[in-house]
Amino acid sequence: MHPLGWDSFGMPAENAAIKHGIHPAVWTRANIQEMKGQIQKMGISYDWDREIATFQEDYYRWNQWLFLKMWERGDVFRAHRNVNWCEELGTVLANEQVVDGKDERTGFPVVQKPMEQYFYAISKYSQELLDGHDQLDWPENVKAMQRHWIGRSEGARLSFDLATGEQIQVFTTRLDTLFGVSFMALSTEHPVIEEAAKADPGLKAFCDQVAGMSREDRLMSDIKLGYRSTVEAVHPFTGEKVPVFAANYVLMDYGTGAVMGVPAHDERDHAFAKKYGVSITQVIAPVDGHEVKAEDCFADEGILINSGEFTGLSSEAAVDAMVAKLGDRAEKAITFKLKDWGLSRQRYWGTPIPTIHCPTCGVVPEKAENLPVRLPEDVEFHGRGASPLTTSRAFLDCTCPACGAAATRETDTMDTFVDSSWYWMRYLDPKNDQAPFAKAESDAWMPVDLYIGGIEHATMHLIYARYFYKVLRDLGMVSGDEPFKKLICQGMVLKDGFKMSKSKGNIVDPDEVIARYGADALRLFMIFAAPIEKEIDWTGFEGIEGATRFLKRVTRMVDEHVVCGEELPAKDQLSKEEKELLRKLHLMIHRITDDLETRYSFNTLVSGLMELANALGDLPADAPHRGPVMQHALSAFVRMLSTAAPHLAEQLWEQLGGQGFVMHATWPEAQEAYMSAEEVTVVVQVNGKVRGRVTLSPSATEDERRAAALACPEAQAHLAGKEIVKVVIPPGGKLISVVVKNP
RNA sequence: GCGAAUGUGGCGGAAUUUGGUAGACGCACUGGAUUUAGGUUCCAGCGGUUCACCCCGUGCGGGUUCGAGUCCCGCCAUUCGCACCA
Repeated sequence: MHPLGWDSFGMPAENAAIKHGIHPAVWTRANIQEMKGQIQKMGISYDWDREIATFQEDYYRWNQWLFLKMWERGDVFRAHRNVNWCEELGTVLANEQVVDGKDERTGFPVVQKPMEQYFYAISKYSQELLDGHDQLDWPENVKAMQRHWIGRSEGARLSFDLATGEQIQVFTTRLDTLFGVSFMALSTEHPVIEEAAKADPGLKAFCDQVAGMSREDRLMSDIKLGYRSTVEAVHPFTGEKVPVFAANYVLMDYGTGAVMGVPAHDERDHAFAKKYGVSITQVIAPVDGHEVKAEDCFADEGILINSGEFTGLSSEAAVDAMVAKLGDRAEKAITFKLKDWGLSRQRYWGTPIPTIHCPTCGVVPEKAENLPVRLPEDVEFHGRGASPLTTSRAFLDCTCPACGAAATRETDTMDTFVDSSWYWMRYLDPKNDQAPFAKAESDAWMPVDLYIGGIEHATMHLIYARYFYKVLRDLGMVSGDEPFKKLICQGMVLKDGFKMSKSKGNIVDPDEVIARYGADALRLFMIFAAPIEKEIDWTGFEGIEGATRFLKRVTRMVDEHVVCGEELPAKDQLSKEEKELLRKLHLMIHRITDDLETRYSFNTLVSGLMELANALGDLPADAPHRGPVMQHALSAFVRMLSTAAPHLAEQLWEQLGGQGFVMHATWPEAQEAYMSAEEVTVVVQVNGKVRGRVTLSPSATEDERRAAALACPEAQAHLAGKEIVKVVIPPGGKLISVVVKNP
């Protein structure tokens, strides 16, 4: 199965609509039509019966259906999270639309504002997403990126008492440094800080300042900012008072939003303590005993010092001992960086989230039988303000599915990553109007054998896709754990070192290239230029001209060949050159088949075809059985050529008298009988250097090989007068290595 | 800073699994043939060198081995990803 679909919701269509006043649906349909035309001209063998488009209601209704299923299972929740809010535009912006804290287009200021949104609870699957990598034949760098993204870290959770009787919980990977705690750093959004700010105008101002910083500024700035609150915590072992700071470097959405500050053994805490004059206490000494200056930071594990009864323990042993001693106050814990997936978008061009706001029942899911919640197309675009859904009465007005009272429809739409998180399942059953897909189809086809996509999808899309598959499994809809067995990340085609883009004007129009050179030459060049996962820099037309030359030569070869229906004579009747050609042919069938089916090495597949064409051209014109030998070889050659140059291959196949379409013809089979040779050239090495060659029968014995090597005339100069230490004859029969030394 | 990958002719790149003839195939270039000429096509050459021989050569330095582009150790460089994750 080789399907294609159109991931067609999202910002490009909406932006085009705002900019040019075209409706996103019109723009989207026009684009799909154009791209489909180009793909068809290239002769790519997609199965158009399975074509899908995510903006159509027969697709997105199943996004909604899955949302409801996940809602039932408790995989959906609502929570507040900051968004990029632009007051002047009255809308939310994506991260990439915000530059220097301003809207990229209008320059209006953008601030962080908490907004209630829908989330998929992907973090429940953190551990499983990590473990699943073992069964995946994926590039190592992609797995590494995902591991990073999921970000598992082992440590402990621990509570500090406050003077007020409340507690602050922290997560730390270095519980062994507990005696070095000289301050606490809390996120400005931490409840304890928010509470303290009510009575402390200075703290309030600090928190507002940090909140006003754009996400970018916050991440980019190396400067540690803090504000000492009036709150103090109590050290669980020493009972000492520890100051509590609000700090910009502590993130509310990781761990507990609070950090125990250990300046002597953590770089960040160290920088912060220096700036705010907090004391630095060393509690870990290096294992190798080297001296650490009192003012320096030592972040490795080691041996505990200045740590009361724990002094002398190793870092590892100290963690266990402390957890035991702290009792209810501490426990070992694992934290992940992976955050729950916020899927709300305050935009128009996406799948409407199928919920309803009822004045009495609150947020209620729509009933499954009322799906789809249609995205209305008769709305106005003015390029400002909120999504048109918020002003469309026809869309908004509805009744509550729970109590039947008048209610309002949700106006948020789904992140387009939802669309792309299960689309490949829809290919299996694209016309199904009872379910997203039938289990029988899934069991018959899944998992996907080969998934090809850009490296830019290494984290987001490929994690969401794996997550959805696990949810589908838990819903009983699929049987496996992982959707994509093998992954290849395809390289891009660049122009002059840059990604092609219309705005930069560095575009090579495929239609033009096809008009000039043909689709076959373009395909051949593109797959030959580099391995599939590498980028190709399109510097000029020399490469494609080379491909054209090859295709012309092949065409000429078939034109000049007189079609021959004669049987191929028995091998022993063929001339030496004929046997040699057939040997090359069958060896090459073997190699090309391997390149195609197991190695996915298409550039060497093409070079193999070229080598084979060279060999065909070398057969003497007066070879005694030229007709049947060429017929046999060309027939196999053209069938293999059809993978790279399908259009020309069809024509040549017909010229050769082939039945039906070459696409449907059986793949040539590499026959052992033709691969063997009566004589092979064997390399003679002396002390590892190639010194000569001898011709031997493949069945020559070890003794015969040894004798031939020692008698090799070119090697004599390096053998004469030397003591023969040994003769190595490795398996494979292609080489004999003689080891000598001066007597 | 952390993580991953990659370093092979003028260029894109080959060298499969388990160490065994480095530079396949193509581009560019050079010379020749055909042609009034250009283009096309065909033939030959094309890592370096003191150029039949020998020697050197897969980022650098070591090591293992009869033999290393491939394996091990230590560097260097480039690219990509993540980046205050406690």
